[in-house]
Amino acid sequence: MTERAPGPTTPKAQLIAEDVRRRILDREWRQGDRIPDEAELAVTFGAARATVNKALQLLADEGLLERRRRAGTRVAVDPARKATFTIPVVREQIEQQGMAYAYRVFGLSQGFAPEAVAERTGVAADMPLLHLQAVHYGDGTPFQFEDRWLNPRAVPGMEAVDFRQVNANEWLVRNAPYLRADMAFSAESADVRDAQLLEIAAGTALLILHRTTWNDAGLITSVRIACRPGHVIRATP
Amino acid sequence: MTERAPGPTTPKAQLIAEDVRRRILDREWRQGDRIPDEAELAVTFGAARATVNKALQLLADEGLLERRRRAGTRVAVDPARKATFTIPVVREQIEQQGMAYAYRVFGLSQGFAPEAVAERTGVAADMPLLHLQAVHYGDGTPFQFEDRWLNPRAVPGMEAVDFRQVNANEWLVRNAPYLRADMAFSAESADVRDAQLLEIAAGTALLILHRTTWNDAGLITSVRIACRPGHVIRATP
DNA sequence: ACGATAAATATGTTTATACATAAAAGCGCA
DNA sequence: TGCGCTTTTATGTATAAACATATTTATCGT
Repeated sequence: MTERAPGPTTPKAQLIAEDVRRRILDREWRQGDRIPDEAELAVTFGAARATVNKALQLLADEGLLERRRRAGTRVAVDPARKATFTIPVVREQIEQQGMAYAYRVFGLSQGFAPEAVAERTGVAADMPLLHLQAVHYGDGTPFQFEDRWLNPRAVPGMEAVDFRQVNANEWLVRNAPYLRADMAFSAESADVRDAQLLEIAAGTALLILHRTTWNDAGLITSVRIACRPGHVIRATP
Repeated sequence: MTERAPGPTTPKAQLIAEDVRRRILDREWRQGDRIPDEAELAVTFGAARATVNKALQLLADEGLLERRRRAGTRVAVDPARKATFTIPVVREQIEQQGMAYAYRVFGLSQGFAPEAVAERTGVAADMPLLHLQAVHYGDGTPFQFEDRWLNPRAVPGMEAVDFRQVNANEWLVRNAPYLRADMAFSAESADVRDAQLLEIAAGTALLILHRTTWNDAGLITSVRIACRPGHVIRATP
């Protein structure tokens, strides 16, 4: 390996991946080019084919390489630019910034999902759901307003939980593993209720996050989160 | 989640991963529980330890399991909820919806980055950059307004490109592999310029995407993308 | 009890080998 | 030329074996 190791104990497969990445950045291998096959690279790097395979799979998962059986491995022409971000537990996010966390429920009722929610979640219109509206505060300032629909039948024990006392976000994270999830970002102008609960002027631009999760029993929860003005969500590739 | 249907040609490692996932969803193994070690699971599933290892690594990458040497594998108490999305090439995104794509440059000049951009990108204040403002249209309607700063020295050949003719987004995707990237979402009210170029009322809530890429030569480009009102960005876990 | 040290152990990684499989390349025949 | 078949080949996957490494657990000396 002709390579500066980030650490003395970096796995070989990662070193190989870094070397390949460098060659692509240096334009030794250019977009669309076919790179040497695994057997050749194994000789080049003094490694087993399995190790090279692991390294190349890594880069393919990142979108930097495209691999096809028999056809070989190519540098992606149009690298699918993937970014991942982790959905934080709100309380941790707030406390991490050194602020005091608080949570207040503004509404908790049983009812049926409005059409928009029913469509998004796929629940029947006559399925009784829990409707929860709550605000998360950092140092007394509104941080997020969440408008959530919950399906008490999806998770055993949920019916017994009092979401006035217990933070829904955290209870779900701990107790409701999901099979499928959906997430979307958008922007909306604050309506009257948003404005009131976030203590801002109506019409302010808000970052809106919609998140829905399902398990084998169907819908678990669907939530609309309105972030306080100026909030930024970061992602890393 | 790269889920394939369980079938005859599904790799064994994925079948094992699915089985483990199912056991977690069925609460056979609950949040925080330690699950059997690789050797045991190998016997259970009739596979080699390496295969079980691959399956468990997959689930750990997803955030469903937590693994530590010697300490064993546990079901994550607080599964880091990761979501990934791919940054699309705008033209493809528009054409995929069956709309006619158009691109128009509203400004192209040389200059120095304003403070906000310099701070975000880490370029020196006296580094000459290219400033490009352009709008992407779908069927004649503004789709995105991009306000972009480019570093002509980062990529050989960039100086010769006429970004009045060539779509910057696409040229970069094809010619400028990056080493590091940063991305952020936020919401802003449309200012006068946004409003004019997107042909909307000032003050409308806009979804804003900031994206910066670097390679070993430093900054490649930093762009602020203002999406047309109502635009939704979807992510999948 | 306590702290240092040694043993045990679960995961992490690499290797060699084998076979599976998709797709390109070659070939024969109309 | 074009179609269908066979061969070749690069990647995909699984396996057993071995060693590395981080921790926990056990042990011993004080």
